[in-house]
Amino acid sequence: MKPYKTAGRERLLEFLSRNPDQHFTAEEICIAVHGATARQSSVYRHLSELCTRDVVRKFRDEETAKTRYQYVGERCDCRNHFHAKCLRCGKLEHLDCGDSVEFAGHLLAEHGFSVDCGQSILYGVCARCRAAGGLA
Amino acid sequence: MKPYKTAGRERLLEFLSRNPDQHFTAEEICIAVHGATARQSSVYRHLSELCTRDVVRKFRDEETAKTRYQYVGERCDCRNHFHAKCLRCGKLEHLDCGDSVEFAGHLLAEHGFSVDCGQSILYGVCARCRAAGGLA
DNA sequence: TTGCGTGCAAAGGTTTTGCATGGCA
DNA sequence: TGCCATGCAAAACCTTTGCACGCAA
Repeated sequence: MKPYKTAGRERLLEFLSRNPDQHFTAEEICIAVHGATARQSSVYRHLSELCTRDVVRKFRDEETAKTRYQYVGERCDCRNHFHAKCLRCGKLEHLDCGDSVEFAGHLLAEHGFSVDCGQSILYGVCARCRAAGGLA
Repeated sequence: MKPYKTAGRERLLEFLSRNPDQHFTAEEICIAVHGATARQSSVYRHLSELCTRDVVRKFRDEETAKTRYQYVGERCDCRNHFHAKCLRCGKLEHLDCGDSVEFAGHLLAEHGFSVDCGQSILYGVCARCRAAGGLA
């Protein structure tokens, strides 16, 4: 089942890839791609397909009990580094640095815990939001 | 609104606190505390109240699209260390060690990212499951 | 022409809420 | 006596699915 190149699919992918630092609810994506709340089914279908390809990632927003989707793209092998997600602006940083690897090694050596970086997300406040918003 | 000491509430709390290494769905808790699937509303009400007190934590199980609840208790200040959750058995480890603090410091110094340890969960496979299950 | 994509509506499943009753303090 | 807890049912909510039609290849 190879995906066809259709207008709806293109618009969705273009919208998400143009905002890789942000995450959106299904509803927001519907509105952005079309102009309405309707036509959800196609959007959901695209999103789940893109998630299985690891082009898009799902995040759970416990505040609103909604799933949020974010573009990740083919750029990286996300299984080998941690991710830091900003609780204020939603920005996702790929911590592709040595210390990630080192910390993962520590977890394995000291705690016997084999961490799956790809699924492990560190939540906090990013540099820009700290500068802008005060505290934390 | 201080909670009364009622039989239902006591049973729920006792069940969860007796199994701090495990996580349960609302349905499982209903069955364990009562003998049926019914009486959900009280269970949900207790759980959300306990979550706001940080006695219990919620986890999202993407596989089943259900929320799972796990006892954390008053024992610790979970804001100051990371948590490692086993994807196989559900065990939650509190990584209350120096390296957690060190890694958090690195994130702040090198990436400007102020991590909220309490919300950051590292997923992987724990020592026991690695020994038992092979791979990973 | 084949078969995936789309849209609408309806279903599915979990969680929340309203309301009357019961129990703790 | 006052207020919270409980149970049931219904609602709310997000997400998935069925089906007929449309469109890409």
